[in-house]
Amino acid sequence: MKLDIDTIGDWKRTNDCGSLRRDDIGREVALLGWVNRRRDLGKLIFIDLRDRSGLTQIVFDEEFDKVSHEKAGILRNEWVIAVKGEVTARLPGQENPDLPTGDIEIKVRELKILNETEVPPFQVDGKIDASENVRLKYRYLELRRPALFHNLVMRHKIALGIRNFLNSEGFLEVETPFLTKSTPEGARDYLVPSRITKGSFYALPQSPQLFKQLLMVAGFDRYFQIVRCFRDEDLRADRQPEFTQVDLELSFVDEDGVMDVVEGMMVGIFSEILGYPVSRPFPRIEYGKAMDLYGSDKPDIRFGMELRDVSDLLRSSTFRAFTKVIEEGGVVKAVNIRKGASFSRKELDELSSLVSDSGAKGLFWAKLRRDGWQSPLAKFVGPDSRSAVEERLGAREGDLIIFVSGMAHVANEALGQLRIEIGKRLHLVTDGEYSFVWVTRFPLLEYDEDEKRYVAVHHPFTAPLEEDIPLLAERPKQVRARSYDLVLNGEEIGGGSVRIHTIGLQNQIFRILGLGKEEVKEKFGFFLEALRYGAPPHGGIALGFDRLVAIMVGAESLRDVIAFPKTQRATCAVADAPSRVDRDQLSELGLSLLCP
RNA sequence: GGGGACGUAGUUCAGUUCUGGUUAGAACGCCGGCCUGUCACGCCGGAGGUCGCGGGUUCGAGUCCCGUCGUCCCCGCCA
Repeated sequence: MKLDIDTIGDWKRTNDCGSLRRDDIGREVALLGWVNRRRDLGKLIFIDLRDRSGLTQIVFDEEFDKVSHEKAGILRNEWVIAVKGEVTARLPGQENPDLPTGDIEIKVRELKILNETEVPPFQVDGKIDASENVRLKYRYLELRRPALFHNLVMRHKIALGIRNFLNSEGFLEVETPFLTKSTPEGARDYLVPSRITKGSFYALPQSPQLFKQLLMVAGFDRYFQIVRCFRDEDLRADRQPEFTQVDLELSFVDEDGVMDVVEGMMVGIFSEILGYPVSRPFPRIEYGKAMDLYGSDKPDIRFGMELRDVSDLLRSSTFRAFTKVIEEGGVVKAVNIRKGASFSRKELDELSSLVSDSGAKGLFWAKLRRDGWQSPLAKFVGPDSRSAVEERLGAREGDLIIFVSGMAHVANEALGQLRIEIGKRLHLVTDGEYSFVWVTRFPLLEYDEDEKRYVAVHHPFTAPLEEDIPLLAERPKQVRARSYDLVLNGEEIGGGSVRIHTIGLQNQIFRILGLGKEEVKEKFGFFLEALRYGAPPHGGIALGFDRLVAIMVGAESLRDVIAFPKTQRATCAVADAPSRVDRDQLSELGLSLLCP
């Protein structure tokens, strides 16, 4: 039988492929979709017909309708077809309990073939998975698969939940420019050349930060936007060059006002979409304490294993690697791993190299045996000190204590990474558990050794803690910010702050950041001017929407929650962007290329 | 910018080091045939390869060496 492509004519779909049930038996229906799989038994042909809602088995029976049966013989996977027929009960014992539609099947009276297909580069309904570059190039085929489709449905529902919640709280969604101004500070900008003003460039926004603050000056009071942002930096599994933020800003609020809204929003969508009860208020931990206890500014608090400073207990040991560090102003920090005494030498070596990767000198360990410490440290640390260490860490027989010495920030970070790695290895967290925490009062500034100047930890519009303002001039490093990050399961999913709303303080910060008067005027003049016209106190936050969705659906990579994501080299595998452009197109923009 | 893993049929992989050597295999998919209750249908037969690309060593390279491109993970970077 040769292939003729039919026209759809006046056929109308009566049902989707996922919804017919036993109750529908006897109905005449018209279904349209893709051939998911065919099972040709000769005089009987079964097809699983697929659309985004699911599968329905359709049957071509020579005795029932000879014409459609003959035509069905040439069908292949992924062809697009339309069938008319009757919903019938499957023969007793032939039901498929794995399908929601498994009690019924469609006896086909008439078949239309609407499209054929090339042999797909990978099997859409395949057990064998193709490599990611193939799947990314043919993304429209991968999107036919239920797993990825489900993620995007969830993404839609979460966005909708957020919009509904914020709307009910009196927020207005306002769009802000994509073609805007390059500003110093922060990530590398994506630039867009201007045709009309040759030699000048727009920048795509890293976030709508300044515009949303202008909306506060404009009296909008409560603004939000689910908005694309662009940062030209290297990618990671949790980082895309264009990504989506849930961006909020509120007037006449302090930290609590912002956190309140965000907590309400999270409780709402987690309950509505996952049926998961998140309790409020979320715990808050100051940055300094987070580093101290968890060695991270995004602590995963789903498990304990807190870090403890044991410097005072080991000061009098005879172990030079410890005493020397302590004398030089460093610390010895330790963490207890419950039942860790069974770790092999190889595992300990792996952990040790992990620690040295994060810049710390080395790792020392002590296994708590029935007869005392089994440890390279045993002979250097007296019995009193040993039991004091055990007590501080709550360690008991069968446990493993890990020590790292060094300057506080180095030791903290090293042990913090170790803590996460061990948490993974020992499966200390269960799937489907969600734990929020606010990390507050980050340092306002940090010193950049490369640039030889202070840079903003959050951004230059973040307000310092009022009580720390007097320190700005003399000890800027010690000034804490009115900032807060939202952390979910050890991942940063948002960050915000109360902003500076007076011009004097804003200028002072720019001065400390080493930005010259002219530069400030040129880059931020429009914003500073706005601050002169009655800017209200305000604050806000930006949440990483892709990351939030990824965590909620359990995706490993942001690529799994974005319809058409970028590859690690920031290319679009589908469209093959970026690409070269004509010389004419360049000259129209007043551009020429340095590299051929 | 740096470190690492991978690249062989349409797809996923084996073969690659120790040890270079006949016609590069398997599964799924694809093509043809048979089959009236399948649902990962079954059975019979068949086609399909620039071993990422370029160079080198060698009588001989999928295999060894150098370079390069691509995909992914990590560090730097990401206010």
